[in-house]
Formats: sequence, C-alpha cells, structure tokens
Amino acid sequence: MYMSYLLDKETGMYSNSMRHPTQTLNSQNFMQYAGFTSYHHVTGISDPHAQKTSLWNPVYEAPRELWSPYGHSAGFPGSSPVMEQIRFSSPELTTIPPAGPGTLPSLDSPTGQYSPDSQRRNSYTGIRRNVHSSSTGGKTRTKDKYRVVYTDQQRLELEKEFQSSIYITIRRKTELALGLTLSERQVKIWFQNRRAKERKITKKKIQLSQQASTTTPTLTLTPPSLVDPSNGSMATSSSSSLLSETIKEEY
DNA sequence: TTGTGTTTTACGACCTCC
DNA sequence: GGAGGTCGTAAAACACAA
Repeated sequence: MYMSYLLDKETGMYSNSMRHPTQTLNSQNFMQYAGFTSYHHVTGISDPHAQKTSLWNPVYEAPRELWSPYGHSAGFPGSSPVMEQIRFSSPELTTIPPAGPGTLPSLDSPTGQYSPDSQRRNSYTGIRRNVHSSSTGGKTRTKDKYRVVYTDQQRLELEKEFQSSIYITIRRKTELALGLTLSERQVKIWFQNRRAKERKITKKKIQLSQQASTTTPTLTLTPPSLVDPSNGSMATSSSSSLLSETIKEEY
C-alpha cells in the first residue's frame, strides 16, 4: 500500500502542479459559473469523453446503493430532488455548449487567460497566478506538507468527470491522470474530496429544507421557474445564477 | 492591510471488498 | 494483503469585511 504511495509521490505527485500562466482555460471554453463554489472554474469546454460520457457504460458506475447513505437516491445522484438542485444548479453543467470534438483544450493555449473568476475578480486571479508562478516550483511547503492548487483546466476536467459519475473507474482515472498530468493518486483523492463536498452540500441542503418546511411548509426546494420544462433539467443563465446565489448564500 | 471565515489539497486511521 | 471507500483533520489558498 505505502509502496504505491511512495511511487506516486516520486513519479506523478506534485510534478506539474505549478499553475503556469498559460495553463488556464481558453476563453471560448468558459462559461459563467457563478455559484458552484467560489473556487471552481467549471464550464463548458469540450469534453474529451463527451461521446464516452453519453455512452457511459453502467458497468463503470459505482453501485447505486453506495450513494444512498449520502443522500443520493437510487440512480444518478442528481435523481433526488436535493441532488437535482445541487447538481444542476451550476450553469456550466446545464449549458455546456457543444465544443470541439473530443479533445482536451490545449494547456498551452495562448488565449486561455480567461475564466469566470477572472471576470468576477481580476485582481484575485492576477495575484493567484503570481503566487503560483513565483513560489518554489508552484509548490508551497510548510513543514512536510505540500498543498498545490490545481489549474482551472484540471479542475474543470475533474468536475466534468464527476458529473458523469461520482465514482471514477480505474481506467478513467488513468486517462484523466495522463490527460491532466496529475498522478492517479491525486485524481483519486480529488474524487474523494469532491464526494465529501457533495455530501456536505447535500447535508446542508437537507437541513435547510427541513428548516424551511418547519417554518414555511409551502416552500418548495426547487422553484418551477428554475426547471427547464422541456427536459426537466435546471434552466440556464439567469435562473441558474439565481439558484447558484442561493446555494452560495448557504455557506 | 489585516483578521477571519471558507474552500481546496492531502493525509492518516479505519473499514469493506475481492 | 492491496485497493479504494468514508471520516476527520491539517494547512495552504483564497474571499471578503472592517
């Protein structure tokens, strides 16, 4: 067990975690992403596995029962009302434009200096990039612990994969690790942390809905106006940003 | 600018499954 | 026994109000 850890650390871990100035998303691949979390820059860029996603083999999905303890009802985590709201409250998850077929956006894209966050808080991104480019190889080290900041690109792809399935297969983990130049261990841990985050959000949602039901019984968790009547998914743009704001306020 | 709260990586402990 | 799961936590990175 620990052998693999060491191998990971020696090979892939932290090898590329420096946030290079050019290692950001191409502007055309970004969409407004108001409220998933303040740190995410998730959006509609081309999904290298878009076809694969649509043809996602259920075999690769984690057992459904594994979701239930964490507020996931049977089926995709988004199938419960709570999860539905959470999962599809992010514009980038509902309004991803059909991007170029099956390629990861170039990490070297010279035009990739744009992100939703950069729109919202330019000063922040500037500082942020300076921090990562000027520190010791993009790593910060205190005592014996590293904590690197993943690039927008890496987060985006990981997030998209998470939307496909909250559990990643070994194969996809390997592919993602290669594609994002992360170690498989990093991908695995990212998914673990992401699931924990999802559970946390779900828990919060449930608490709030319970509180709301006790105070205002008629209050619905998902206003009909936020649901796209055509397909039942969350509406986009303004309505989603409204919902995102709601989620954001919960923190 | 600074203090404080939140989010994001990363890890260890422990558990389950194969 | 190894791999990967959750849970809890540390600490860096970041947001934001004062």
